[in-house]
Amino acid sequence: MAQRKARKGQTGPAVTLTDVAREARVSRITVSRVIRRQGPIAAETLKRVEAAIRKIGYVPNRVAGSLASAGSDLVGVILPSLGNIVFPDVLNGIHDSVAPHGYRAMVSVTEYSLEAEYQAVSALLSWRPAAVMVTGLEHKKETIKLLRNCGVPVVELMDIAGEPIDIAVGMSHQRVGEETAQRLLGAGYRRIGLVGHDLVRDLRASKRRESFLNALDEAGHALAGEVIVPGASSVAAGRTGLSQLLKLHPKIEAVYFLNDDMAIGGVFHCMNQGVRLPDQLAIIGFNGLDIGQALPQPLTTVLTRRREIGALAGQCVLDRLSGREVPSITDVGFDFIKGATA
Amino acid sequence: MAQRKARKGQTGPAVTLTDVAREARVSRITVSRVIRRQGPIAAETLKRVEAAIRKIGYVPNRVAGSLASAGSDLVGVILPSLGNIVFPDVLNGIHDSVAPHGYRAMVSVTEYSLEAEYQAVSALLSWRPAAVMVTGLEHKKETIKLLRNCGVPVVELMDIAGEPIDIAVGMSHQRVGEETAQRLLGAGYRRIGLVGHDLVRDLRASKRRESFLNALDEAGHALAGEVIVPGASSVAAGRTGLSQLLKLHPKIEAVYFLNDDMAIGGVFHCMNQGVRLPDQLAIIGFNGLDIGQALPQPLTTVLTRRREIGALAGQCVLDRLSGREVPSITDVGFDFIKGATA
DNA sequence: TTGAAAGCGCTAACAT
DNA sequence: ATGTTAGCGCTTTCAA
Repeated sequence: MAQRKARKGQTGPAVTLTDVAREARVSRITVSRVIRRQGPIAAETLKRVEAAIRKIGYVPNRVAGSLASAGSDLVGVILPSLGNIVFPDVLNGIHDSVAPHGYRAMVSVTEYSLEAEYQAVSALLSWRPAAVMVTGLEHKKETIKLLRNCGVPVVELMDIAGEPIDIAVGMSHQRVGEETAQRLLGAGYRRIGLVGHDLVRDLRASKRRESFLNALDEAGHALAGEVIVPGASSVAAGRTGLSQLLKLHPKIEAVYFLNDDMAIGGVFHCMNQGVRLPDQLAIIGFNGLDIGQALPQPLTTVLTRRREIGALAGQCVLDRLSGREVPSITDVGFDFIKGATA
Repeated sequence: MAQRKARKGQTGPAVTLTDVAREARVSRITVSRVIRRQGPIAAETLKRVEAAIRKIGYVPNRVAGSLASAGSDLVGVILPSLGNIVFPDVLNGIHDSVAPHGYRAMVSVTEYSLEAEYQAVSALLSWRPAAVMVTGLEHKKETIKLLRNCGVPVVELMDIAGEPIDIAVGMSHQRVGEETAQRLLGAGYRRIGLVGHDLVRDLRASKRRESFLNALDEAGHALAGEVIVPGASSVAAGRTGLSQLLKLHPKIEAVYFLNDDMAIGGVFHCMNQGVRLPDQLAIIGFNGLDIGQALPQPLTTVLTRRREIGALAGQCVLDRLSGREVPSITDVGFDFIKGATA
């Protein structure tokens, strides 16, 4: 991991503050002040120092700076996946809110493994970030311990139904499941099926399913059929999922897809088989992806404010770092999109 | 940016190596060796140190470690956008290849601005990363200067048609445009249109367009019509783009969409308007997104190996850091997918 | 197998 | 407005 030497030895010993100071005929601390635009500097000195920096091509060393000042501009973000536009959307929101204030995101991906999450949190904390964001409220005991003791703001993203470690920004997946069931029942559908994916790993999808089933149950109805496709959710998975479901339970009237990727696949299956939506079959999804709304028949689904979750999470961190009070739970809510498929 | 103090002052002064050393009754350097699993350690000592670490909840400080060893495990990755699954795919490939070797990605997003790219590169280099990855071969002069002098491996992602700063991993967008034109002409289409987006910012899309037009030209044909939608590409943009194009030039036989997002929107437009694909109109896209292949009629398009670009970029970095030779250009190529829309 | 001494490059705190 | 001094927490010699 030694990396001082260059590709072809073009780079000599690293250029440091000291070199700039020598070149500009000032002390090192003066250069430091110029770089950080902090404290009073004479216009004349400023010019000399900046010229020196440019002349010798100095790039400040934040590793040293952070060590000296016991602070960094890093915001650690740990996401379950990047294979679905949902989390990039959140990341985008985070980036847009914190980057203007000089913070940068350091991203790790867990592929929905809580063990990988623990590893990522450890590694991240060793960089002494200014804040940490993780996804969801479920973590390993060890992870929670690390996060509780790390001394910086911790945001849990996406979900709010539980006890946050510090700050939670998201929505209640329980309520989504519940209300989705109520919508379908309210619209008169009775023979209702469900297509889902890897529930062991995607814990929030699992919460939606649970509360959906409970709500059906409480209304005196049982699920007419269910297909859980193995692995990650995808359009293709939704297509085959629905195909299987209809084969097993041909009389189903409506299907809840645990997310839009799969729901869109379901819509494609129907197009292909000439199943008319929503007359012959109703489809409802979750997320409100753009593409679902651009379908010939826009998808009926639940709009989640993903970018907003990221942006608010960033704002919470900024507020907390400025000493302001931050609510421990921020519910961004969700909205039903009355599309044309249910 | 001071962050030593905790939310409610629960955290005392940071736990350091020294604390572990005291607890385990060894010297600090011994603890350091245990943490890095480097150098010889007696089994007995190892056990004591690890127990001490766990007991007092020590989290190593890589900021200090990196400063002392002049090396970090950070790989800086600068991407134009996360709003499209293409770049998350690349990032995924990078992550999967470097993470097992202990490197972590530090991501910045530029929204296709070369000035933002310059800022991101500066900020990144100040963290003394082990390697840097940027997107494309076009950069500001200042950015190139920084990257040339930074002394660590630099990978330019996605494009290979040009002079790399150090290492380029990608494909020739020129050839994509050319061959796309040849395909359409070879299939007998003559009245050919194009739907594109923000060409000033997405320079690779612009290259595809240029070479597409050139190839038509060389074959003695002119573009029958073109719509450049403002802003970012999206499914919705492709839908309206095609709608406009057909209004202006109703007799068009085939349309080249500069990427799949827009092409899928085009397909949706046709579904909606009852335009039969590919008889009445042919559509060809670019990227080979999963969703395009899950459409009732799979999209005819060009498969790009995005994940592979990321994975190979990571491998190049690993190789270079181990002192192995690395080719300055790696062409991952591309493949036509013969779908059902052209 | 373990340790002591000497920094890495920067900034906080206190002069001047 | 600028400088001096003393570290930040770790790793790299070199020595035992």
